[in-house]
Amino acid sequence: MSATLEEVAKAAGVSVATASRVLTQSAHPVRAETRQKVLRFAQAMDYRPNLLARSMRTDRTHTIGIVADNLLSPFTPPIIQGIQDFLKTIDYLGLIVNADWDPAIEREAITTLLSRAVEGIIFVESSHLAPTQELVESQKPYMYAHRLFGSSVQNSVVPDDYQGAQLAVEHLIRLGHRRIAHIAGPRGWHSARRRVESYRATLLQHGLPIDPALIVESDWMFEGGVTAMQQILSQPLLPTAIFVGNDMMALGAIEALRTAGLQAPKDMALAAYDNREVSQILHPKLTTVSLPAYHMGQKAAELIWLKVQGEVGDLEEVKICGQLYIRESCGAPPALRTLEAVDMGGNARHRQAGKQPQS
Amino acid sequence: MSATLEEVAKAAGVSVATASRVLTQSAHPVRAETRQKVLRFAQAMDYRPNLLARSMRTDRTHTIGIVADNLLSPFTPPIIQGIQDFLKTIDYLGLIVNADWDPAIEREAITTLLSRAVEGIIFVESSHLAPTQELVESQKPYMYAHRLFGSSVQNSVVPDDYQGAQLAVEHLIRLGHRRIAHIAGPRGWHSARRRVESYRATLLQHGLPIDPALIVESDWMFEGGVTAMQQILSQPLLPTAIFVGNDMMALGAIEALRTAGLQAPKDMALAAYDNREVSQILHPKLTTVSLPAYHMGQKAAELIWLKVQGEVGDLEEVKICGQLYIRESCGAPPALRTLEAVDMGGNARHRQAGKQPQS
DNA sequence: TTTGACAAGGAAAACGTTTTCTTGTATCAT
DNA sequence: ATGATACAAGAAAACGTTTTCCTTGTCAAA
Repeated sequence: MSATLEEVAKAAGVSVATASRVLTQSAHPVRAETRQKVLRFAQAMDYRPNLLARSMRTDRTHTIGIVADNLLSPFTPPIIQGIQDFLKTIDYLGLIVNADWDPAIEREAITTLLSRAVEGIIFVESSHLAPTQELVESQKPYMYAHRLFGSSVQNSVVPDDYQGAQLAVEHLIRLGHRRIAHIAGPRGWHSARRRVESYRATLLQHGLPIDPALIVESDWMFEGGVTAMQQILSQPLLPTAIFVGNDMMALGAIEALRTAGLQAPKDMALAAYDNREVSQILHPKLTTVSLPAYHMGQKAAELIWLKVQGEVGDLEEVKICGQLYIRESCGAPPALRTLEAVDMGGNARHRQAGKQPQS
Repeated sequence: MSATLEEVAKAAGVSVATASRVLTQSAHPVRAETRQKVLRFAQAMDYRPNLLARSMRTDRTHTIGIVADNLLSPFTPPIIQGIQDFLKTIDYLGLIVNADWDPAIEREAITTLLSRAVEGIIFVESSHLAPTQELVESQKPYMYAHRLFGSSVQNSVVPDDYQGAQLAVEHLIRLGHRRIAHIAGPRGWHSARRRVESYRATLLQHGLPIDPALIVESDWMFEGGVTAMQQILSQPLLPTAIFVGNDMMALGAIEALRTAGLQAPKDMALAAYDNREVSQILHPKLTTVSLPAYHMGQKAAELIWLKVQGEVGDLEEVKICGQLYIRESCGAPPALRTLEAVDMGGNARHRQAGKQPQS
């Protein structure tokens, strides 16, 4: 629709070659006078380069492919947003295609992106373990943002689950807790394993014992959190705090506490992981370590940009640590509380609290 | 990387013209024999058409632009997912660019998309009121998916707030409630106004009186829901049910009930709107009308597809109605409950319930 | 003077398709 | 036999750039 380069060149009385040179700021010398002339006409005629034509000639599309299983997963949108925001700074666009958790569709997605001549591909929360043959043959760079399964892998950006969990557990310890439980995610998940490891290590590091009865594995879900907490509440000696592997299970845990007549943080301090939106809304607002989805996206984009420019080859796994957001779900243990509090509640009452229904 | 059309043609011993014709399934006649030959070589040589070259020639990019303010908004991802899923069925891709709630950036986004030669643009939850001059000059079709402000507008797909609210309110009436409150969204929002209107009309339609003291305007947020509910609880004669304008405020309302020593649905039935993910998780699970984000996206994509094909011009506003998801937050009013229940609780106790702290 | 280097710009190739135009050949009704 | 028609395929233009390769002119160094 807008003027073509040839038209601009003709109007300015120069060849398309020179017109192109000034408009692309080529290194080829052009007299200042002619440059001005071209610029003037280009502006006046509202010239916009035809990106398709340019791409065909230069073999650069200024486009990065993004394959994501589904935009409905909770962390996928923020990761993609991070990617997009970085790409914008370098005048690139992301082209998103879904894989729907299906390896066959994912292969197809790669084909689609490659045929659109993307300059690289970022896999968001992909569950596959290796790039397809087609992708490696294409020689194009790729990155994984938030790889979920498998162990450490090249070219991926992942959360620093180890350090994140440590943040949470140390916060509980700092508050004075000595008996701290843990509800873990499914052991098939990389993140779940790292968080448990970190929980154990941090306890040990502070000279605290590890009670296997206080570690229960669950499924990341609300209901799973409920039953896990019920299991913990059946212990003869209750913990005073708990580190829950994610926010959803933490919400379930709180629910279980409530139906058992207990409250967080009064009766049990609770720290979680993920910093989902709900954790900032419901009462008690969750003290939780963020899963830095947005930053992971940004980082993945930044790294693939380096690769696209050929400034770097395969990369080791990059870990990004979240922050601890301290909100309402943690408090000091009862013993310490009585020392600092003016009034004293009947805290001892809960030490053996069974499943008594809410009054 | 993969073979070019010329190479395939040469290998098959035909001209590029015929090769192109068989590969694009052109209407131009080709002998079955030569067709087979070309097909064989194309497959053997792993031919993939260069989409850029094709687009340049045909002026069709098989790409629809999507401008969305931010992927972090709750409904944007499902809308986009709906768009993408439809586009996939017609072998199109969506190119997403963010506008960050800034009209200037949105204009820029349109420019970007147009220079990428998208065949149409879908605005997702855009807050602007009219397409830019550049867009109308481009003659390209556009659609709005979930337009938030302003009144009815051409070429937009919006939720059917009126009918949706009716679904919720009639559900409450059907359960036997006669005194039903409403917490509304900010009156600046189209949806908020439509839901209130519908609430009123539905009440009237069933011969129920409208008590202005039972309608309180809030801000869509959790905290707003808390204070709105507190205001309602200060009424001398409490309602037995409430229709809350969205899930977030409903959660707040439940919280307010709880701190007042009341429970939903036992003491007050509660129906909401949006069907956000949390509404299916927390207890009581919300009975709520869905905001059909995904379907709206699908519909918008379907309509722009019609426009791209030139089969249709400007369209009147299209409304999509959500469903009522009946879960746990509604029950019959106390009066009716005593009739059907075997045991009778002290329901009368709550009729004048003030703000007594939880025992 | 000659030579060479360099500035400035134009002509044309190239990117990989699709499509128009043209040509040749077989088929068919006259 | 002859013109008309349809079929099959090739040559080449076109899409809008960028970039290579040339050409010309100018100026400084030899």
